[in-house]
Amino acid sequence: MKSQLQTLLREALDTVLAGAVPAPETINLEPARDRKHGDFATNVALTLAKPLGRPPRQVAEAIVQALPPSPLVKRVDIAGPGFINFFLVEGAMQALVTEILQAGPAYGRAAPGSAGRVMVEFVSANPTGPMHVGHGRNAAYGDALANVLEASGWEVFREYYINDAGRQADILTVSVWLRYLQDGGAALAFPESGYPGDYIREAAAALRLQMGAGMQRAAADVAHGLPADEAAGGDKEKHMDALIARARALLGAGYEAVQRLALERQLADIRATLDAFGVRFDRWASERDTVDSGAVRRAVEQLRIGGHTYEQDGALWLRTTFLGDEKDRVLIKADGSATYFVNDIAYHVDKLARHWPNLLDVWGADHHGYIARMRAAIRALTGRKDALQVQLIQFVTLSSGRMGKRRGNFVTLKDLIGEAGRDATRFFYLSRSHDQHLEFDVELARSQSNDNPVYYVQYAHARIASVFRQAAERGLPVDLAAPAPLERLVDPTEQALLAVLARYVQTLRNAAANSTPHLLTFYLRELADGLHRWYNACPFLVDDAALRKARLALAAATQQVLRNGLALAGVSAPDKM
RNA sequence: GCGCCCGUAGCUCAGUCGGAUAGAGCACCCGCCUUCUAAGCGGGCGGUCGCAGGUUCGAUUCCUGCCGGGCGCGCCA
Repeated sequence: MKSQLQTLLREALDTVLAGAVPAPETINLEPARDRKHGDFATNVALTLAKPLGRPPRQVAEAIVQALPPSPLVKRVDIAGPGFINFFLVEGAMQALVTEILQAGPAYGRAAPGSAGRVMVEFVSANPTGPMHVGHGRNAAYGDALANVLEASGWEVFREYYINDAGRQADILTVSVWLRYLQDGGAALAFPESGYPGDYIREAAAALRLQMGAGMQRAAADVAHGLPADEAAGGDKEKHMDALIARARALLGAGYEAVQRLALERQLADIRATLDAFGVRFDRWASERDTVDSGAVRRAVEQLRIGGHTYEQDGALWLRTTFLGDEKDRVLIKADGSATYFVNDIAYHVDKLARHWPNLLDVWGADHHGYIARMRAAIRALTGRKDALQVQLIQFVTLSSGRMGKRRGNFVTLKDLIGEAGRDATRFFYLSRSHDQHLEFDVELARSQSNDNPVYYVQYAHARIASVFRQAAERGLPVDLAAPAPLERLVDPTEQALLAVLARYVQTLRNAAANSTPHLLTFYLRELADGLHRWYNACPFLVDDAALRKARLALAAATQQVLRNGLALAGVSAPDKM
């Protein structure tokens, strides 16, 4: 329907422009927001006014004059500064209902893989502690974005990068071990830069359960000769580094065992949380594996051979400034160990090597300084400038409602899901643009009341289901496959609902193209709004069998789009509430 | 200091490539259940789109400066 109008416009433009000015690549044609503006509207005359050097309304008139006649179009108006409004013949919009019902769950989905291949890496929270509300936003956003991309024709691979190598994993290991030693009676102070939190104590208990006293060492052996911690006037990071080295020396092969237990435990917690959140990955990639596979070594070699590196102060540097970074970055530290950065380079190159030419990473906003150097590294290795796209997720704060204070602020994602439920939590995370700070109103999310916006949408779906249950109870025939007299759908609320339905696909494509899945939740709210208004204005199960049939068809189509949209957002579509 | 993000109704936020009278939810006020779920609907109240310039037929949108907030600026990850 839309493409037919666009074809008409193209022909008209050919006549009007007559080669004097190149025709625009795309003709912006959208379902009109206001019924007074017809069914579809275009601003093409406004955009052409300048190149043609003529007033927009004059251009619009010329275009309308040149429009070939069509059985679809009832009337064409010029309005405002030069908008061209199309009024379609009765029944034209109603055809949408048939289209939706025939496609079912596939409605709105582009041909799989037709848009390309993209790997979406998201969450990737360090396995050094429980996931917090910020990770939750990343998870909800990344998953919905992946869904929306998939529905828009992208072949999508979802990956989680586990930072199981490096200093943070060592700090986790030492933290757990220290608690274990304390539990075993060793009089040792817990390091300032160790990880606080009960989960460390729990991990220590698990360590004892699994390994008994095998990892116990004398307090004096552990502490002797270490540089002072911050509390004792020293540098807490130096203290920690020395503690890590001491742990390795005293535990030998046991160090790896402790670390493995600690990491696996945290990772299991993360997996369980994401599972409860309904977020799944195609692959969990390990930083450790990337290092062990030699990929890091190869990446460094390649960068060196390519002449992108230099040595200074005993470290190996990458010339990222050449490619837009503000300063060069270290690949190999003076002590010979690799930076997180170099491991990440190898990982990203590996993703490209696995034939995912487009990489989309979802990071916390605090990592924005990291984008330029990562892009620079990828370009140095592959020559590709735009292989990596990064979406930054702004911070989440919890509202300071009564609940939060009384319960002492649940900060973990697991607690949040437990309090508010998966649907409300997901919906809330997607109710703001990702580049906007999010104030999470926990009180509202957990309230089982009509104030909670997620229920507004779910209720629309459940209401329709209820109508069909009623129809069955009353023994009314429901045959959605048979053609319905859709031209009977002439009530203003029905016309309005049809107009909202007509915007679904475009909304989906916009969400995918701009990485803005929140457009979907806003759309769903509007769709639910359209349904509720109609529901209040018109009874569906009327005696007039033909009208009833048409209304049930529209109801079913609306329900289908609600269901499809909610599924993409990761929110359930209940039949009963 | 430099870089990135943000500033829209009392509160929380949408606003697509510059386009029609700047929208929604909450809060507040007034109405609607003998009929398919009132977790709903209708009406009302509420705006110098941070400020000042510039570009344009047209600016919440683009550019510059200023004010205010967040984040980053490690041989941490």
